[in-house]
Amino acid sequence: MGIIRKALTLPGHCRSCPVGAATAYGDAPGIVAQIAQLRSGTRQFRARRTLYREGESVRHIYTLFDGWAIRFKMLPDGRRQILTVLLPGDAISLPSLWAERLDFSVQAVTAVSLCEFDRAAMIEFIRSRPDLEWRIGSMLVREVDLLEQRLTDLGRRTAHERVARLILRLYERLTMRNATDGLTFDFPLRQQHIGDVLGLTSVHVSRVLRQLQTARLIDRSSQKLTILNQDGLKAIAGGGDIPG
Amino acid sequence: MGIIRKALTLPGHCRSCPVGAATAYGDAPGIVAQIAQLRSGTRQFRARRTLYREGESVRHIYTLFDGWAIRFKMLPDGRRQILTVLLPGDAISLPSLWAERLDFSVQAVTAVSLCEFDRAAMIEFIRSRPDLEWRIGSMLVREVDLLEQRLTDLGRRTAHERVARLILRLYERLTMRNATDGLTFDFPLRQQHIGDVLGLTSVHVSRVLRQLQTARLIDRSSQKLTILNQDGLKAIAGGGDIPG
DNA sequence: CGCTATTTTGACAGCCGTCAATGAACGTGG
DNA sequence: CCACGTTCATTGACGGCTGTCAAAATAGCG
Repeated sequence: MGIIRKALTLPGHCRSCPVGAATAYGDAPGIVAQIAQLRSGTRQFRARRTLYREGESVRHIYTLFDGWAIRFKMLPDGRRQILTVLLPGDAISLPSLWAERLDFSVQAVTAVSLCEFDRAAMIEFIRSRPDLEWRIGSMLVREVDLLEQRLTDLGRRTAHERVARLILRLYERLTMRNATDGLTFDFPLRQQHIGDVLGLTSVHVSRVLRQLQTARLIDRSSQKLTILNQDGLKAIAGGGDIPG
Repeated sequence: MGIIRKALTLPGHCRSCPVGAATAYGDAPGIVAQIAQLRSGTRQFRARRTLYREGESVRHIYTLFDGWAIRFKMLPDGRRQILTVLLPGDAISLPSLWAERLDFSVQAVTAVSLCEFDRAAMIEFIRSRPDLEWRIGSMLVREVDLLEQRLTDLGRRTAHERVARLILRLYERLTMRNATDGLTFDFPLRQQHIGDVLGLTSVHVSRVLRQLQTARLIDRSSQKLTILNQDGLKAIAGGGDIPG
C-alpha cells in the first residue's frame, strides 16, 4: 500500500527538494539556486523535543522539511494554545525576518528534519529582491487570513464544528503536498494537541472524535485518519470556508 | 473637562494630519508629501453603517481618520466574530494591497471619517519604495502577533480574563493616540460588540462587566469608561502580555 | 416626548471542564 | 522477543461557566 509519509532523506541540493513547491520562496527562475547557497545546514530532532523557546534569540531561519511540529504559546499557569500545526514545506517562522525574538515556542510532534538558513543572509537576499519581498508580504497576508478564520472558529463555533474543520483543513493541506492516500492520511496529533489547537480539553476531544467515529464520518487507526463521509463531515463543519 | 474625542475636521493636507503618527506609513522624510498626493478623497458614514461587505471588489484603500469601526466575519447562520476594533489612525485593510476581495466586512461603530487612497496608485507607490515595502511587512508581522494573542485569549482564557484584557488593550491603544483623559476614555462599544470580539454573548458580557463594576475595578457612564483599579484589573487579566 | 436600541435580571439548560480510574498503546532496554 | 514503564485514550460522575429565552427597566435618539 502506498507509503504516505516516510522519513525523507535530506537532498544535497535544494533543486531536488521534494517539498520545494510548498515552500515560501516560489519558483521564479534562478531563485532556487540562490536559496540553496543560503542553506547553512540541516537539523534533526526527535518527537516531543522543543525546537525553539519563546523569547530566545533567533540566529537561523528554519524550514520544516519532514515531520510535523507545533507553534504555540504558554500561559504562566500552564495553559497552552497551539497557533499552527506545521507540515513539511512550511516556513517555521516568517516573522523572524523582522523580529529577533519571537512570542511563541515550537515543538516537534513527530521526529522532524529542518533546513537551516542564516538569518542575516536571508534578510539581505530577500531585501535585494523586491519581487520576493512582495511575495513574502502576500504570504503574511494569507497567514493573517487563516488566523482570522481560526479566531472565528474559537470564538463562535462549537466543539463538533471545530474538530470537523480541523480534520478537513489538514486533509486539504496534506492533499496539496501529495501526502494523502485517497481519503486516508498520517495523523500524528495526540488528542491533547487537538485540544490545544481548538481551545478544548483532551477529554472533550476524545468524546467528539468518538462520536464522529460512531457516526461513521471518520476512522482512526494507528496514527492514520480516514475520512469516511466527506459530505457528512462538511455538514458538521458548518458553513464558511475551510481554508487550506 | 478635557474633550477626549470630538468629531475632527479632516485636514486639507496629510502634513497636518493629527493621527498621522499612528498611521501605516511612518515618518520617513518626504513620505508624507507623497502620500498626500495619493489621497483621492474622504468619506463619512453614520454609526452602524456597513463600510465594506465581504467579497466586494476593493477599489480604494481607506484609513480610519475619526471614530470607531469593526472588522468582522459573519457565519451563514448569523453568528458574528469581530476580528479587530479599528481606532483612528488604523489602516482599515492592509491585505487589500495584495487581494482585490477581502474575507471580512467592516462596519462603523460611531460616526466615522475615512481617508481614501487609490488602490492601484498606492500599490505602485509602495512597490517603488523597498524600505516602505519592508515596513509594511513589519506591520503585517505585528498584526499576526496580535491575532495570535487574541487566538490564545479565545482558546484558553475565561470570560473575566478576556473582558479585562480587552479593556486594558483598548486603554493602551488609546493612550498611544493621546485619546485618554487619565484613566478615563471614550468607550462606544455596545455589549454585543464586546461579546462578538471575545466570543461571548452580550448577556454574559453584561454579567462580567457588572461584577467588575461592583468590585470597583472599572466605572462606566455615558459612553465612557474609567479604570478605577488598574492593578486589580491586571490581576484579573491574568499573566501574559497585554498587546497594545 | 415617544420610540427604538440597549442593558439588566432571573430561571433554566447544556456544553464543556475537572477529577479520577481504567486500560490500551507505545517505546525502550534486557 | 518479552518485560516494563510511560504516554495516551477512554469512561463516568459531577460541577460550573456560559448560553438561551424572556421580560422588564433604562438609556439614547429623533
